[in-house]
Amino acid sequence: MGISERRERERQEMKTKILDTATKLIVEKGIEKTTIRSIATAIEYSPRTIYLYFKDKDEILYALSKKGFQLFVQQFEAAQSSANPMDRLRDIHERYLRFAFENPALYDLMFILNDPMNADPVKDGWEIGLKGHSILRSTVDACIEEGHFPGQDAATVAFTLWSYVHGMVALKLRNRMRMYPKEQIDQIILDSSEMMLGLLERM
Amino acid sequence: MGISERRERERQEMKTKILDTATKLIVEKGIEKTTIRSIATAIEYSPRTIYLYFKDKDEILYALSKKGFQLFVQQFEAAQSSANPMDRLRDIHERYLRFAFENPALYDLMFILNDPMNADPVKDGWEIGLKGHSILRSTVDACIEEGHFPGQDAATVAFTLWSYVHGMVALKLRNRMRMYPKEQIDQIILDSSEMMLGLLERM
DNA sequence: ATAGTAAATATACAATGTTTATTAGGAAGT
DNA sequence: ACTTCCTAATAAACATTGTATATTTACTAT
Repeated sequence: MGISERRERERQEMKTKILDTATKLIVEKGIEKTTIRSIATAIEYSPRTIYLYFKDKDEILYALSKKGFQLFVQQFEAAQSSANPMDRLRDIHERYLRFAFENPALYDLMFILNDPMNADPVKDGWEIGLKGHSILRSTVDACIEEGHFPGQDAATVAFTLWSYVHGMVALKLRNRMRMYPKEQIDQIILDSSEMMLGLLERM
Repeated sequence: MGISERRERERQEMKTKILDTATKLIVEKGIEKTTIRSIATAIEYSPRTIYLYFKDKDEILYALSKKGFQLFVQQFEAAQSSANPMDRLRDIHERYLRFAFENPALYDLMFILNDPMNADPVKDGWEIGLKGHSILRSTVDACIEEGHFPGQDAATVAFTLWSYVHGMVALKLRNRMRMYPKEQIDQIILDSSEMMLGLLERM
């Protein structure tokens, strides 16, 4: 039965096309200005057609967020080269910041926006989201095995570092660092990162 | 001329009424579901009337955020009792968390949402927002004078601590801590805070 | 009492997410 | 080959929202 296969293929192609177009629009004009209609116009279909492939807008955003997590995790997996776990932690930290600032719209979807998880609530619930965390977690584990963070729980250390770096990213992305001169912001983030990582290294 | 005075008074009363009602609705049903129309209905006026008192919805949100900062700063000013600056820093940290979790909608407006600062962009630009930061900053200064944070810049320390606590708040408020069991989340935040503050104390 | 001004409203518009009802074209059954 | 059925797609419409235009109402000053 080649027909239903072709249909399924076409269906997947359409979904991909919608998601790719949505990604492009979001990067270009932001999430709020990326409407169902604008996606429809871009792919030259009627707005209603979008709904034949995605339940609602949230489902599209959720799919994009998932793609974001794939890219995100890829970055981290590339950070596993060094033999020294503390260096790997540093690498993860830097890659996290780079990912966030190079893909602000994706980061927004993944970590800042009110989560569009209503769609697809628990099912396939968050493995990919978990994976990023588990990479961080196991790197912290490795550090502890080498004698770092004495007396600390790995989960606590991992969460502390994550909160910290997310905080910097979120404050910058949401323009809440107005008290610092614009041209100094990146340097402040670097200085702070240096302080934090140094602190952890010397623990 | 009592008449124009009375008018001005009535005008202020109306603005207050609108803001109070908006606050109530936001706390009850969230920011998104608090519409101009719902505010109008609640105060028993037509929607258009709101616009006679506020330029647009952003101006209302901005006003609410400003009120939030007043409350916020009040909390911090109450944290200046202890003679030991490191204890004051601890106190600020705790009060920050308490403020955020007791006033999630306000915190959202103040620190997470895309800022509604389009209204009233720089004029009266952010003194009140700055004030919270300056309290933190001067507490860090006092710590440094007592020999804490050797070799560190006060601005860097203040920003690091702020990013960290904001990160925790933002991750929890936006439901991004799904990898932790719900009932453990508060404890994780406490443990992490203990680790972070202990780390800073022992620097 | 009349004219003018300020407050409030009814109505309407545009953008957006989404739904209902309809059409067109290919697939399947006889 | 003809008919039936289904699926993809659409047009049109609806509801909600922020906001603007035009009008009415009520108070103030002359």
